[in-house]
Amino acid sequence: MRYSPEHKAKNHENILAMAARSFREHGADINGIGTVMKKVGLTKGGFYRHFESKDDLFVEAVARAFDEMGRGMLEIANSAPDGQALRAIIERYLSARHANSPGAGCVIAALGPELARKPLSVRKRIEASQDAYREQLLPFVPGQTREEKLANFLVLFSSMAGVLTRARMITASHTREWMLSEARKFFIKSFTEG
Amino acid sequence: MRYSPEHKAKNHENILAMAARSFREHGADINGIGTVMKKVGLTKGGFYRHFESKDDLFVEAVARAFDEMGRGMLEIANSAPDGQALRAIIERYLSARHANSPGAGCVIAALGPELARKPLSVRKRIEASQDAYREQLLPFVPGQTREEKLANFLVLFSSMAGVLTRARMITASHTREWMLSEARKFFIKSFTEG
DNA sequence: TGTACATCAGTGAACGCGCGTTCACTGATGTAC
DNA sequence: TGTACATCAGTGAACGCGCGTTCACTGATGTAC
Repeated sequence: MRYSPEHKAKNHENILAMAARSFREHGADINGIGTVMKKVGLTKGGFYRHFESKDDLFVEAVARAFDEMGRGMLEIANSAPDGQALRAIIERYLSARHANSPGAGCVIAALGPELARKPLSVRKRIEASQDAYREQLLPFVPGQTREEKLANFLVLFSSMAGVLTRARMITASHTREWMLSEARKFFIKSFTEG
Repeated sequence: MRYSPEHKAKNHENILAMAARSFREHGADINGIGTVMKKVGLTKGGFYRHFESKDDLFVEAVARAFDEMGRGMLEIANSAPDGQALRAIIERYLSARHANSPGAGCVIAALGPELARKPLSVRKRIEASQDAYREQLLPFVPGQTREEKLANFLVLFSSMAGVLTRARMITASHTREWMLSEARKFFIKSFTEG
């Protein structure tokens, strides 16, 4: 049966949103197209009316995930008291909530090494969405010049991604939360009281 | 043909060493048993005389990789001038050499999110080898009490893992090296001059 | 306004492929007598 | 010491399975006249 253009656009959105979540939850290699399509309520044969290939979906889903993350972080920064934006970002990023919901969280913490292994062409496409993400958050990062801000952004956010990933590996939840709170203290001290 | 016990032990070692490298280079899901066995010079049918399953190999390979890393880092720390051990460790960890050879490098930076997704039973087995790794390096980490040292170890090493992973995603090599050098400065300042 | 045709999102079966795992077999070495 | 047998690391073919992808088909809607 033929469907309206709005119907198609909605399904396209649903597939993308579900893929963005599933990839972060299960990894690019484990998570299959069939699973995503089924969760959206479609059969896997219809996938290719929306995307060229699984790789294509992956790149778009990663871009979408960065976009979601950027929006979320920006909201937190904007609703923080004056001068407390970065502190609020750090606290949210290194929260138990974020550690316990990889599907809705940071792409680097959920898929970093997998992204690093992708061929150059894929990594270049992904870099574009990372740049957009970075530009949204750069105003809240300390630094006199743009280069200083860039360096601080890269070090802070990739370090926090490492901490979050490592925290997710810990089996005892009290140890995980202890580690997160120690890391929050460290990054707040290093990047907001300098 | 029957082989001597030494012959078997040597092949076992070869499989483990090759797996430890291949998993870090390509990820647990992509890298297959057949590929590892072929690289070692055997056929894949013989694999099950050495390991119970692929998961079993994975856990042992991860343990071995942590062991290799621990040995390497310890060597660097011990051959550094007095009081410069941690600085030397940071410089090596965040070196271009390490960034460019994931197969011989840090397990967390290469496989972190994948490890975080493994079932509890697997993560517990892996935690044991991580603990051994940590104990080797703990003497070089600042802190008055053991708890302080533990917190500093977790924050420092997981942060560096995040930086390394992020650096590996960068397509332009000069940007990658710039990021690494900024991170080296930051961690040396934060953990060796305080 | 009514009718004939084209479109195309979605279905469901099929495809080739590589994977982890199994298994009957081989044959040089170790062991028992 | 010599002989018969047991062992078991490694081979190579086969297995079932799930994956990404393809394809003939469906049928409600959009378009042309």
